[in-house]
Amino acid sequence: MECCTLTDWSQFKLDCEPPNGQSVVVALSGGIDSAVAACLLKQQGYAVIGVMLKFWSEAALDSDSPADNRCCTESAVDDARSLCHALNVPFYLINSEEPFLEKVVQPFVASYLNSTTPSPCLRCNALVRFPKLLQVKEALQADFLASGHYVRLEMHDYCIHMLRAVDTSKDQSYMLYGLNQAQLKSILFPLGTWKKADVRHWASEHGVPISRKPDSQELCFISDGDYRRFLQRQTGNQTSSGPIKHVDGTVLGKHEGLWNYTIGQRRGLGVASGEALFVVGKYLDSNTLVLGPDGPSPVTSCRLTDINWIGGSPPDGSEQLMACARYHGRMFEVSVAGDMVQFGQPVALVVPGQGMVIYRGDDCLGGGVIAETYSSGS
RNA sequence: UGCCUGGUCGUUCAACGGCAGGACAACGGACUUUGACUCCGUUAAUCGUGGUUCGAAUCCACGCCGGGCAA
Repeated sequence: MECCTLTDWSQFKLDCEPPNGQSVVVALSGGIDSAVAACLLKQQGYAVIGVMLKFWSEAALDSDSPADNRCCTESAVDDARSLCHALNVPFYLINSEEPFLEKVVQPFVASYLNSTTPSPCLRCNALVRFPKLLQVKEALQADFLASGHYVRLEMHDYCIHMLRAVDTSKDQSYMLYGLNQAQLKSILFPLGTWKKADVRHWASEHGVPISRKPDSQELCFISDGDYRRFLQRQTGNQTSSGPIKHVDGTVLGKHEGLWNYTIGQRRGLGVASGEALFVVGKYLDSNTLVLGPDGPSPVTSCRLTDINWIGGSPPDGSEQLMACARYHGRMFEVSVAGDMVQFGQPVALVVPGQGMVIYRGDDCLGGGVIAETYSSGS
């Protein structure tokens, strides 16, 4: 896909002075959202500084076909740099490979080997991306940090609330539940009140170059986008095959390592039995994968770790709240007491290692990582 | 190897002597800043050889293979 010419960008030269001389570091990804965020802020009069983080990613497996599934590809960097050039603002590319490797990639591998299913993007946002960006913002002595994430911030009762985006289909509060007051007080999310379609429209109206970076992304640090093969490479191609069993006890086949599967998974199992089968259990001690026709038993409560409450304090245990256990997943009723979350109804596909985010209406209160799940009774 | 029974996509189950169809798997796509779930699409089969018939997966004979019963 070709970029359009950058000459159209002269219209972004601003007549007005930045209000109060405020400056903002804008996190750029090379995509359309962060580009529009930067343009809007510049238009509003901020002194914009473009920053892009370079995360660790696996070396391309095949030099003939460079991986295009990564978030910091050279073309994405080029797009971000071109944008800054056209806006006539500085651009910094910040190396963050080390912390990303340590805090996202290595735990990702460890999690799978430990039979849980990690959420690398949640860890990245909470432990690498935003801390690093804020560090850069401090170093550059900027007033604010901004990103193109689709969430809204509102202040009441001396507390910053993170609200779901107006465009709920693009809402990204789930991914940002790990942020706190100290961080949020200097962060701007200009797109929280925008609809994605309007962002696209605005971008084309104003001649923002069409991004070469696809809107959607899989695991950004894996060359071929296949996490199973990535784990094979990381673990030295060791296989630890074991039996695949039906819940009724029948042996259905053989697996090549439990990390190839996640609870609730249906496709890619390689066994045919005339009916659809789902992963209902992974047993490390016997190295056994168990499948069943009805999927894993629904969960009625769970325990969280790595909890963050955006407002600083946990919600009242008696309050009826909503929760989400998957990015853009269905919301369900819960109540929260300490690190325990009790569901109003049994919920399928709540999996250890994944994030659970708690909401009061549109207000994202925070959340945690699912450590253990319980079915009714226990 | 004297009796009975069965052999259809990779697997499994259908099809009155009249266009071989479904389910599951596999593959592709949509969706998606995590793994999944979900949705859409594609590929793919009558054990072999003869015979009866306008027409055979279907009926007949023989063979091959798999089950079962049987001193």
